[in-house]
Amino acid sequence: MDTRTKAKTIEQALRNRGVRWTGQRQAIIEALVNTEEHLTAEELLHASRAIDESVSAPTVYRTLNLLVEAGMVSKRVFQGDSACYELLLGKGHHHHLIDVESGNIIEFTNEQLDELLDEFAAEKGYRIACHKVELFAVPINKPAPSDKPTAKPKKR
Amino acid sequence: MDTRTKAKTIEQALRNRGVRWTGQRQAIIEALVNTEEHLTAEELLHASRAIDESVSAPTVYRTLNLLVEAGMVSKRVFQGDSACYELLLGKGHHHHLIDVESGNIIEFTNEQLDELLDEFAAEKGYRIACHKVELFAVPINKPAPSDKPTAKPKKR
DNA sequence: CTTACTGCAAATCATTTGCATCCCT
DNA sequence: AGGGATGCAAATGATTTGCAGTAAG
Repeated sequence: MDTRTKAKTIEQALRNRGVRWTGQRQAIIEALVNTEEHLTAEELLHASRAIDESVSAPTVYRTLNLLVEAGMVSKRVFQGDSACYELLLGKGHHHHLIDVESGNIIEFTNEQLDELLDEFAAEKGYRIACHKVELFAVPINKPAPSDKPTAKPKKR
Repeated sequence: MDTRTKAKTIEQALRNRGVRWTGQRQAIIEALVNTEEHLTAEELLHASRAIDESVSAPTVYRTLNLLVEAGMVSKRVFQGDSACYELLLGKGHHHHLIDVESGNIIEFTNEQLDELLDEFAAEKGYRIACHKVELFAVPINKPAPSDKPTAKPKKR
């Protein structure tokens, strides 16, 4: 699915939910589909403004919230500060492996893993509505720099 | 390990890191070890004040941060707002199953799961430093209330 | 004694909200 | 038209920080 199609799909989905299609939303969606995964609200704001000067932060947040509610975007909150948003359109369920050294986020899927989790939950008497797996990892060439394995993107 | 021992262990660990042992920290640690998992900074503040009136919010945060840095407490940020802290002392690695209906958090371990993840990461050329698995699930008696599976503890 | 620790009040910062105006439909 | 959407400015709310006083070692 190319970016144009994605944008149109999102537009339709939102219109169907009864929201109005404005120039700002158009710009925000364009910026969103043209971006490679995982951006913060502020990054999206900048990108959107490059398309339409008039986009404001509240509108970005409001639109992002709409998208999250519509299930087209996922919101994730890491330690530290701002939330990261990710366009889900067209991608299946997946997990994240965060390269602690570079900060890169690698997406992956693993059926075996999903099955294992479903089975486990079933045993406990639950049905999984949504699950999240995050691996914080280091490349296996260098021997881990020191002792603190946990990612610490102290930004605030 | 009983709560007294836990408290002493934490005290020693922190002293070894060269921090001074104050009445407030004593109260905060006592409150912490006497609590059943997963509390917010504010909850800990209340509990601490029940022991020592003079404990203030900044001190709770400062102490909590010390504990996190020392690796004795984990901090987790869910969607929404305040972070949740969890005493790790004496418990092994574990994951969480969050009951979406009741908000209860059930801890579990699963070796098979951990192995699977380690193997997977190795294949990708990574060594896992720390991983996090969160299952948002609903009890399998009632048929899920509606359509939105994602936990929405809208508090803000 | 020295200087880390504390409480208080003020500062931060991401995100939200009130409101008057604007413009999709 | 009519009501949702927008920008602006102000509000929120968790967490942090500056500072002067206090107390641990």
